[in-house]
Amino acid sequence: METPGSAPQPARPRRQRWDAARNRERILQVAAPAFAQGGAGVDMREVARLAGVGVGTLYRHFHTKEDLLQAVVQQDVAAWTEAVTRANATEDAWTGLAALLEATLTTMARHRALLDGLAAQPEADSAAAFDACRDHLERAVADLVARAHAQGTLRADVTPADLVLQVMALGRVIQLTAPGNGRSPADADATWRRHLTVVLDGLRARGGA
Amino acid sequence: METPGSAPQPARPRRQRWDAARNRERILQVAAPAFAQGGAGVDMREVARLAGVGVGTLYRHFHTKEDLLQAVVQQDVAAWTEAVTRANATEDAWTGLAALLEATLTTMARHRALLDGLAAQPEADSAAAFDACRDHLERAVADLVARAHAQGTLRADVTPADLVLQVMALGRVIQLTAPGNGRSPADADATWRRHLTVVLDGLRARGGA
Amino acid sequence: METPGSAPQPARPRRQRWDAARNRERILQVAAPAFAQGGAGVDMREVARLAGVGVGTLYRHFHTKEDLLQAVVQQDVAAWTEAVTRANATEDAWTGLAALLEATLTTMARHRALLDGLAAQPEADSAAAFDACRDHLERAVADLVARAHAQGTLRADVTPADLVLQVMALGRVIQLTAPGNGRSPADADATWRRHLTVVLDGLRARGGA
Amino acid sequence: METPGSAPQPARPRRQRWDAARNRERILQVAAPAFAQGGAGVDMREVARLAGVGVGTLYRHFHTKEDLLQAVVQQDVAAWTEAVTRANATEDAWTGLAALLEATLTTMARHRALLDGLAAQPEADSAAAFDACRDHLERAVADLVARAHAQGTLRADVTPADLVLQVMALGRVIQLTAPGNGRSPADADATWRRHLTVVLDGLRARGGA
DNA sequence: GATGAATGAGGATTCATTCAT
DNA sequence: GATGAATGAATCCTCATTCAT
Repeated sequence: METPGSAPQPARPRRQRWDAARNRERILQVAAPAFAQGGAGVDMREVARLAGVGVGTLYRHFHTKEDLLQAVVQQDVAAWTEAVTRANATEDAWTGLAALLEATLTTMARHRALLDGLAAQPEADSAAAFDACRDHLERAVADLVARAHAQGTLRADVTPADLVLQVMALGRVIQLTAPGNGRSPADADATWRRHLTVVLDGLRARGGA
Repeated sequence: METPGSAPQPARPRRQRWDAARNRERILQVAAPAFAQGGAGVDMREVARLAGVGVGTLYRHFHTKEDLLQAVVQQDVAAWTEAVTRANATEDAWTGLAALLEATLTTMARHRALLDGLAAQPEADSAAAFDACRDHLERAVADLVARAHAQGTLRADVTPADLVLQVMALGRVIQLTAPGNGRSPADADATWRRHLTVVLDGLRARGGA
Repeated sequence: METPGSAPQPARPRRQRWDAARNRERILQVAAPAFAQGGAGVDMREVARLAGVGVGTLYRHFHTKEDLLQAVVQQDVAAWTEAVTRANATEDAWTGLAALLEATLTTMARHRALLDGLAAQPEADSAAAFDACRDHLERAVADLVARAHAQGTLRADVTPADLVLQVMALGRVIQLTAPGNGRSPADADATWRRHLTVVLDGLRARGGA
Repeated sequence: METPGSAPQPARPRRQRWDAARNRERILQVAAPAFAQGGAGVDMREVARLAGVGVGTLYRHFHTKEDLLQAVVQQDVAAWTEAVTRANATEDAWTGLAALLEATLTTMARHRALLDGLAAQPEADSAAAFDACRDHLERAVADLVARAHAQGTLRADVTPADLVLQVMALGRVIQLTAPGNGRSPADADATWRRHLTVVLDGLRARGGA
């Protein structure tokens, strides 16, 4: 029904089978900002509409809303984990750590602070799964923290869990200063970076102290 | 608002007034932790039940759920404002500021991080009202920040808005480490205090800088 | 807003509180024939509409569809239980038994064979509750059956459970011959009574056998 | 059903035909018990899965769910019709009739009482088609009933329609006592046979009456 | 003023059916 | 012809809000 021509066609006619995987991507891509903006209360119909698919398709890919939320979180966790790996490869643990935080927050800012959005309801059904993510992250930064402690660059009383919490706290700053609330993107960016500087300064081991 | 008349009233109207005020208090008292725990999704019926009143009474005092949420926020804002007043009376702005943050967070920890819970949906209908609160708070700390800057104890690039944001960010830490998630109250307390120390250290003007 | 006149008013204005109980009745009354006719698949909205209430009210009285179905069954079970009591008071067990079956089926015919409708899905979630009903009924007729056996009027191999099954089987006849399928009410009535006669004849202990 | 031709065919078209027929059989075979167990509410996807085909294939063979239901009913009607033919060949109409009922119920017990399951919703869209089946069956037993009446072995007031109803009523007994509900297969079998005996006894013309 | 029953729009989820591959 | 992904109407249930008592 379609002669494989050499010219790049308008893409429409050859839809469907290969699109299945594409749809999953599309859904995740729209779901992340949607949940970040509207919270977990966003209508599944709206998510489907944003992704340009029917609700049925949405539910084929994610059995429940909870599943979709989980998947979106996983996405950000993956990003963070990757960043941690990069950080671990850095000689100076403190430099790695600072870069890690910066990279993570940049991602969150771009992704509309998803992790943040989810963490907002620690009592939800997803609590267990979410805790698992947190544990995973904590283990991932444990080495980095240990090295920084050994190198004497990180406050002695800071734990891996603290770092994860700090990221989430800064995520909140990103969320609250999101451009669109009357703030320019540049302002928003400058604000969370300023906060990050403050926090990093606080995290740094004091010479004399 | 009512001059105690000299005539011996039938006692009825007075009593009603008193009950009504009582109910309003009760509702606010139970609503704060309820929203903090369950998010804005808590059922109004549940709030009414917790307060020991009927839904009708709840709605007599707060016309919409939004109104109730606002009132609950106002409560915390009031607490914060009061703390700001005390801080302003302090000679050394930095000391006042540190005490202010500590007091505010203690209140939030006790109130289950209500402000925090609400800030989670900056896109909600309450956005305007919420922004108003923020503005109010920012103005309230403006003097304190100015004095600290003048006294050279606070980082030059920190704005009043930043302080409010920091409080909210730390509120998130409180929320995420809430006792009950498998953490002891003492742990929870220690955690946010540690974070506060870090942040205060970061906020402090560096000698050389 | 309403002067308590002496004349019987059109009933409309003084609705509500006392109506609460009334509504439950109304719902049960319309639900029975609705389920009998349309099976368990009937839309709850339709039931509500038939009862002249909103869905909310329906759900206030019956937490789930399952609950409503149960309640409807209980209704018929109650009718049957009452009939059993009357039958137990009869001197001649056989006469009582015959009257019991006749009375029960008359009720079922009037109620549009509800019990029948429900029994159609023995695998449904309500299985446990339904089995409980059946057990209850079986115990209820046990005495009657024992007496009939002792008086030599009932086939020796017939058990209480058999009687319950027979009623359900005849309920199916009632259902299949329901007036409206092109049959007159008189026809429908005559048909199940004919079947009852046949069955009673079959249940009667044969002189020689 | 297919004479092996002498010419060396391309094998393709033939094969397809065979597969198609095979699929139709498979679908009917799994659909019958599926509907009997789960009622008409069974998911088409589930039927397809049980048959080991895709939904598309299912829909190629049966345009709508209704069609599939009809086809399943036809299957049982065919079985019954065949049994009627055998019964008609019997000299003594009563013997034939008794054998007919027994054979029919045995089939139903084996097929998980499909007819029964379907008859449960006489108001469904399939009403017309179902009535047609019933008419067909009634005509089929009409001769047998007439002969039995003439031979004085069947109650005078029993009609062909009554026999069909009795079969369905007994089908209900089979369904309600289905093994698996905590009953052994032997028990289930014994129960419906006991009921059949009772009914046959009731159907038999009384000598004196 | 207080109460809680009633309301119904709205949201999550299922499932018959279509259609590109 | 077979497949199974996509679709969206339909269904159960929740919950903010109103209003008769």
